[in-house]
Amino acid sequence: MATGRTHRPATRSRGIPEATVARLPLYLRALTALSERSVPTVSSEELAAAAGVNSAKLRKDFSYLGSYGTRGVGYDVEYLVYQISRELGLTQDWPVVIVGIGNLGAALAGYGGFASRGFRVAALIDADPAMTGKPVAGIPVQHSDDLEKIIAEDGVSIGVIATPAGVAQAVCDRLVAAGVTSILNFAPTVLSVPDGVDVRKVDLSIELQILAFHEQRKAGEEPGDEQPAPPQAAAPVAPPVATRTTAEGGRKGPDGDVPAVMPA
Amino acid sequence: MATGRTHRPATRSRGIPEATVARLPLYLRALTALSERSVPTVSSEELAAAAGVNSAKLRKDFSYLGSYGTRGVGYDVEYLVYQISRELGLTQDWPVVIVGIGNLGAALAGYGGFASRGFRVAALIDADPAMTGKPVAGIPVQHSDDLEKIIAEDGVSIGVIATPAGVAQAVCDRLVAAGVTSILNFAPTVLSVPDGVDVRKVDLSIELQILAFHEQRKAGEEPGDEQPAPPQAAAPVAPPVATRTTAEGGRKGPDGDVPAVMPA
DNA sequence: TGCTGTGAAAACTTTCACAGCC
DNA sequence: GGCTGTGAAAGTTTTCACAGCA
Repeated sequence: MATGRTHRPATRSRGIPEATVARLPLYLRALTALSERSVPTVSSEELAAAAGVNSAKLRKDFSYLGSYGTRGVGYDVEYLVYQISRELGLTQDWPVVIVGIGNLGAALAGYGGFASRGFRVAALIDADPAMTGKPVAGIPVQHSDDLEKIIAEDGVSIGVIATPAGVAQAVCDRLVAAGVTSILNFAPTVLSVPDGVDVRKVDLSIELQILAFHEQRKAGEEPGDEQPAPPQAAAPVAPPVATRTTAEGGRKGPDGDVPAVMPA
Repeated sequence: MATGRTHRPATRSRGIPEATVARLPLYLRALTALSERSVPTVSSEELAAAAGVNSAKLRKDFSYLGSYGTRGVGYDVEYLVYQISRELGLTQDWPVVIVGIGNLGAALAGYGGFASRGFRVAALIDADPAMTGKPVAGIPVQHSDDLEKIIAEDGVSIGVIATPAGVAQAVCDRLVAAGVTSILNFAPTVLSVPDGVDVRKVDLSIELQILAFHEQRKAGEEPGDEQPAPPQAAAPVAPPVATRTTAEGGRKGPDGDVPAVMPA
């Protein structure tokens, strides 16, 4: 598509595929490493190797951003770092709140990749009064009673949920009500949010299960056990699962993740 | 992204699409919850809502596993739990080693989702002698000198890397040399492994960057319709049940709405 | 009647391969 | 010669829509 007339990568031809967006951070990381080593230019082949993708894909991805390379030479590292950062919105500073300061929350708070990439931990929040005031990664934990105030004052629009699954939806509701419009959820539960709010999910056990699937394939090349358990007697349809049949979300590229409605 | 070089044109393989495999854990979790509530059967619509996907996709996914439902009725919860578990290889016990017991490693060690789903933390390993012997989540940390021995003795084939990026590749190499064939990498670096070894990556900063991308888009559009910054401080904690629908990326509407990317 | 299972269409993503510029 | 940028082909995933069975 985008037939002819592509003379202005300007800042207007949006329409970057989701799969490409998901890889931009990868390229950015590889480029940052090159930049630190003062490498001036890099070819699609080299950069692709550093990012762990193939070069054709990388070139195609970059073509959605514009023509930032030089034929016969490659890409200017600094320039590309800037362009991708801008595309990702990392030239501005994003205040982030982390809710739930257990081991995971603490790990996130101390994660270097945060600060170094346009994100700033605006606050650590926990419901346990015993945690209040305690510094974690150099930042004092605040009590969840103040959540709304903190979000409003700092203009936070991104929230990270690292609480137990049981309270994740409640925390999510409060975050959203307070104005957060992007949520990164580490709790193993499906969050339901209003339209316009973005949720991304990271689930450790899901990743492991996917690995187990492949691992099983490797080990059992021979379909030793195939016969599953016996069927079941049809049971009478049971207690309606309080469905809110309406929605169904869907999007996402690489690995699935999609929010939805939960039965109450 | 899974790196499974799983091409098997050979003997009657069931060839389940990767996208489907990635969703099976989601279904399994939703089904487990239903099972705990003793719900006997569930329809594709209900289960899809609970898992956060749409029902057509769910039915298609299940069709790759076989015909486990009953027309006019739905799916038997217990039976499906068993089938999916078997498909994912969770009917067997997978010993896992976690290398790098910082906050993240500790969080993983204590993560309930592990134990409850066919995984067993066989060992926690750290290079710091001061950590050796110290119990984390009830399991004593072992020194990395013993890594090979531990892997061999327990027949570990899945390893989790939660070390700093700088040593991740070295740890990976040792794991692979010792016999591990599946790796879950939390270090923000690209690991290179020999053919036949699977690597999955979880990177917090990448997820955040993707959120920032969409967040930036939201802020930049606004033809006039969108909930303006809800400056309503102190919002009632009352669950906004009413307007809640399925979450979604900033774009995409209810049903067959035109997806695509919003003209920024 | 209600809901699964599934071909077929549509949408999206990756890969190929080569024209075009340095 | 070397390498980018990109149409077009190939492959994958999602969605539609309905036949068919309990």
